[in-house]
Amino acid sequence: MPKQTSHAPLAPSELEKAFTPADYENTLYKQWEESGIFEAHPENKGTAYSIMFPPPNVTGTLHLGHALTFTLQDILIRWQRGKGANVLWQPGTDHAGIATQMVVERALDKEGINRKELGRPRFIERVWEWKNEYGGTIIKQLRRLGASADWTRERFTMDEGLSRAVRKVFVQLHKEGLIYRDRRLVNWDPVFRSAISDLEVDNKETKGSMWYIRYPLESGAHITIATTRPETMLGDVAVAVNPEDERYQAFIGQKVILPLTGRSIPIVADEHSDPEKGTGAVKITPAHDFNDFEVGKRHNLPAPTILDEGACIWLDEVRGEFTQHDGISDLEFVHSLEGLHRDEARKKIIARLEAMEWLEKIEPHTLQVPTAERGGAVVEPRLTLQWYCDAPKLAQPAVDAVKNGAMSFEPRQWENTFFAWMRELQPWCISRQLWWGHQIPAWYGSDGKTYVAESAEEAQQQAGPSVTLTQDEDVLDTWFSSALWPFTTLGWPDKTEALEFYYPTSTLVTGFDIIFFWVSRMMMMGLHFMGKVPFQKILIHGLVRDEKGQKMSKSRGNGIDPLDLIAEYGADATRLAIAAGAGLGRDIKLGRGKVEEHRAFITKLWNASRFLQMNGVKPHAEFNPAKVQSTLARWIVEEARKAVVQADAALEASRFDDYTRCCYQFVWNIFCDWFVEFSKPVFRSGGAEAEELKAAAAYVLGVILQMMHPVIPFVTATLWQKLGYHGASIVGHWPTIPERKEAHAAADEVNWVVRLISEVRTVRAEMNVPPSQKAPLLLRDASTQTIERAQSWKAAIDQMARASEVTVLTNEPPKMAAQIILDEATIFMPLEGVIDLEAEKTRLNKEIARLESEIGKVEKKLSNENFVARAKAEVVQENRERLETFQHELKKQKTALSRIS
RNA sequence: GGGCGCAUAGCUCAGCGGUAGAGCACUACCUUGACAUGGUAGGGGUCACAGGUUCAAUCCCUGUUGCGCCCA
Repeated sequence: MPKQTSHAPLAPSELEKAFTPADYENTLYKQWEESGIFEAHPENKGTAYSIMFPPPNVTGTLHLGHALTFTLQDILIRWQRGKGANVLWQPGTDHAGIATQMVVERALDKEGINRKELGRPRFIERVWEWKNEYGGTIIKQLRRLGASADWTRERFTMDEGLSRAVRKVFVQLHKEGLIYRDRRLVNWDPVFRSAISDLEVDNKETKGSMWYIRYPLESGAHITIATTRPETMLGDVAVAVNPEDERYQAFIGQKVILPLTGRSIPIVADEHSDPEKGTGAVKITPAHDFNDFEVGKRHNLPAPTILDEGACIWLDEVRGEFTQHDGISDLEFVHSLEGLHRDEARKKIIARLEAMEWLEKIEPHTLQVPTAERGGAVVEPRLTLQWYCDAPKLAQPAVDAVKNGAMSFEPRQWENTFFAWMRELQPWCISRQLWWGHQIPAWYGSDGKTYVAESAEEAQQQAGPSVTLTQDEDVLDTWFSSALWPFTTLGWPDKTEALEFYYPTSTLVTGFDIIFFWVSRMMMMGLHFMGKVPFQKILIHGLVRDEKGQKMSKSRGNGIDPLDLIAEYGADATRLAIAAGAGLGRDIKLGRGKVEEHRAFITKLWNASRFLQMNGVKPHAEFNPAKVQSTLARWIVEEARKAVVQADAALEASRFDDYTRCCYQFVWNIFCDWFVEFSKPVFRSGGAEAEELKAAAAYVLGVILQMMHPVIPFVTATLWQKLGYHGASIVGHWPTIPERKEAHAAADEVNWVVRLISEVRTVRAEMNVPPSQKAPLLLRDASTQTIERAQSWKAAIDQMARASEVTVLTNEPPKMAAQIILDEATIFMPLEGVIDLEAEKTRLNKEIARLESEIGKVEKKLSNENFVARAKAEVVQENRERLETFQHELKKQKTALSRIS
């Protein structure tokens, strides 16, 4: 039942001179929302169609990327709702661990409060306060875009329900051995002082140096190593050379005395060392480099850490090995480094090595520096104890589901990228050293054991009353809860009607940049916990770029705020411009100009509607498109039917550009340019035909409004209400029009009139005949049908082709006339005093030349025996017909030319 | 280095084995009683390059070049 609404639909009323979106958008949206028309009702059954919001970051504000993805989703949702599907568009936001914590910490900074001093519980309270006050920004902004989501179902990844689901998932995966704790090398962000996943690291090409350092051997000789990170030498555990490298055969197994610390480390043979690179000898620091970590494992080497959480020198794990060697070590210097940031320490170490003459040379070198995607800090690999999820194991069913077609990517190419990535999956580090997020449901007991449970009580029960428990301080990666989004938002782990009905969801719409972060993880979790894929189709769209094709970014300052576009041009124009550019997987170049262009379309639609309304066009509930009599009405109904079929097919194929284009062309180039113009004389003459035509016009305009409502909801709804269409709301209608056999004859006739008018216009324009000067059209050699057509369309031809009369030529053709060849007929247009016979000759000669050239091409083709023998019969036939048509017209043109020569 | 994508009118992009299109921009004309955010007409393209397949290639295949993205 619709709810009571304080925003009644607009009464049928006269359209203003122009459409001002701002006058209607908010009211309409409130009307929709309050009427409950966006709400999902799983209990009503039927055909389910559901889309999950890719949950925007709760700290976010609307940008054009959002505008793109949510416009496309809204189009699909409104279209399916119109087609009668039982629709759910599930909205919500995610809690964005690091981003949100940063925002709140920054706010605290301004108050002079430090997070640590405030304490965890109070800090989390502050985050919630912030979230409640500012966190809904993007959700409000999406309403301005027109997004027709079911807001009553809005969810947040930190909701009680979703949090419960997260704990349950964690406990179950832990039980199944798919979540475990491990001490591994992890990507560490020294600014946030947290682990991050390998996906959150960008390797940035950076100009740096290669330092060549001499490492003395116990035997007295030395070996020169090359390194890009000299400061890590404090934690070196070996020097590696390639086993095949002849230069170093004698060195293998010997010991090196490390400059500065005097620690003694072996030289080992390992494939990792590339003889072509540097000196072919590399230092091995397992705790601070992923490759070195592997080398260390192969040779059973220790892995001492020499940098703390903030990437400052920390000596506790190596101090015990410091040894005094004159001229090699300098322990006092090494101790002075403690607590220095790694960059500072590097400078000092280089200076000291140089002074002690262990530095051989420095070469400029370009290297890949791992950088944190968020914040931009240089990532420091660190050996820490973290929680991991066995992603490689969970990935297999997801890969299979894509391979067997249970899920498919659109465009298809993304499947290759997806497979490649899934093959190289690493264990997923899911713990983060933050406060904002789902705290890991693991408790450490005073008995030294770990208890994983859904609540503290349960953990205590497991441990027994004598054990004191402390919960793991870390929180889970935000993507962990996002991975559960398709089913937790529907109420899982409870068995809800919505979950039962809407899962698996129909389509996921998102950008390629989060296929791995989010899409693949939803697949893994969905398949594991629901036993079914989370969505059937994955629609990958491109990026929004500026009009020059540059990525929009804050630093470039080339971004456009979609809210500005909406304010200036309206939500409809913004959406239309976006949809028009959304080819399959293609990036969209968007600027104000594009939006302005599409606003012109909306104005056109408005004005055509206004004209029809002024002429007494209004909806007739009893109008039956299958029974229209007049040629014009039959024709436009058929054209509308074709447009709807095309629009529907385009949306079915996720071709938003085609959908927009076919609507645009039908409305402007057929409905406005021809139908409305043809209607004018009929309306003026009145009578039964005019009445039928008005009803047909109202019907087709209604079809247009419904067909375009998914992309331009506001103007279509405004027109729908103001023009008095039956039913309170346009939401939830998609047109279907019956096909009729008579339509062909109507189309032939109208097309003939269109061609005639176009030809006359062209000739008049070429002759520079002013529109004010009318000219008669005299038909010669015309068939009865042509004469009949000319007579019945006389009024339209008079007006649109500026004809003073349309008659059959019975006597001699006038000399001073332009001649138009249209099928069998020649139409004389006497232009006494205006016609330039030379210009007319030129025009006819041009036509003759064009026809001769076409004839030449077709004849060449048809005289090719291979073509006639091998080409498809209908192609050959088609060409024969074309030849005949060309030849016929050529003859006519030549006759025309001879008349004035 | 590996993978993917793109290259069509001045610009933004459709098309895709047989006859090359749209919108914008441009030129000329038009204030005709819905609309100048408009109307009418027009100019403009060896469909990146080189081979190949085919009766026929902008379209399919191979290679080259240029641009973009992802991974190492």
